[in-house]
Amino acid sequence: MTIDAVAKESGLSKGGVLYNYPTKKALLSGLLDQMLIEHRELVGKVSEQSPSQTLHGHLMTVFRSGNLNEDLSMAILAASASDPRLLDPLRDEMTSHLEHILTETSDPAGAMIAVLAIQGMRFQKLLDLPNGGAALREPIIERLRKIIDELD
Amino acid sequence: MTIDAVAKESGLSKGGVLYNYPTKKALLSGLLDQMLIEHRELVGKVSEQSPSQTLHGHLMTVFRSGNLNEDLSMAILAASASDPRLLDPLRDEMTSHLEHILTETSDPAGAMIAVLAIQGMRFQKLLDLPNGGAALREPIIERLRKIIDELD
DNA sequence: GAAAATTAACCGACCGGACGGTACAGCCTT
DNA sequence: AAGGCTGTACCGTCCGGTCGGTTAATTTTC
Repeated sequence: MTIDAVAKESGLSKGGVLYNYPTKKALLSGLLDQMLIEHRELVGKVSEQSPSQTLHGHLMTVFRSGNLNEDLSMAILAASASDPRLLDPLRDEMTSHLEHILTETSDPAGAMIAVLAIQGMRFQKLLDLPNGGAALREPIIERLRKIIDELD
Repeated sequence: MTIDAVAKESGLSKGGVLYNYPTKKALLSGLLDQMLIEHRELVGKVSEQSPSQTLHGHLMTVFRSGNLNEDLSMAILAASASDPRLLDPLRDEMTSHLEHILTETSDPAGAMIAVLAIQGMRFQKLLDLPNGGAALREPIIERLRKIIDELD
């Protein structure tokens, strides 16, 4: 994504955007921060939740998050190819979530598999990878729920 | 990455690269094809395998992917942000694998979760996302193996 | 309290470098 | 001779970033 495109979409001029974010890196970083804040609200306060509650939150957000953010996600993903540190805030967030989940659960390996499956679903959606068909959607969610419920 | 970079890395000149691949799109597409071929060799012939055999193959390739170039994967991922159809060959490959797995297994939902977890691991590695620590590595693989073995 | 000065927020024309692609004159192997 | 490649030079476009305004608010000065 170009700065011009962001400017147009935000109703500002290019100069205005660059006034608020001095470089494009800063701009993308800011947009990622915004996404993380929104995501945090959807998942809830992890520190007050059991692993299963947190994972249920993550599972739901995969389906609730409309296609609004997908272009932005792809843009950030693309940018991270040339600047890996751009994803550091995301990594930090994930690390703390993961740490919390793994210390609270009775089955770390099982929890990790649930985390990985949810991660897989995120990228499946983002990249429009094959998903096994709509008929499998509910059974998969149901099964994942069952796995998650056994983790506390 | 740039055509110049590919030329330098491949030992060809820029002219030589553009002689073989007339456009950059064609170049990236060709590189993806090459990766898919290598990957196919690692996984084995899906059509002759049971779902669990195929999934074991996929699981192993995730860890052997030192062979597969991560920078190239990121470059293709980045390029797919502006040209989603670039990933079509990958999607086709995955679709046929998935179809084969789902029609042969006795537990489609379970198989799908295994597929998703493996996919999650791929991106975890590719993007250097948190993985729960080295101590969890083996237990996770072991658990995934167990899940996969129950799918036939 | 009006005029003047300063600051904040923003605009948009412009610049320069990067990069995809072209053109073409050779060179080397078959 | 021909196909495959090298090397160089070049073109056009795209895009990040700069910079000199402009406008409105806020503060300072008299």
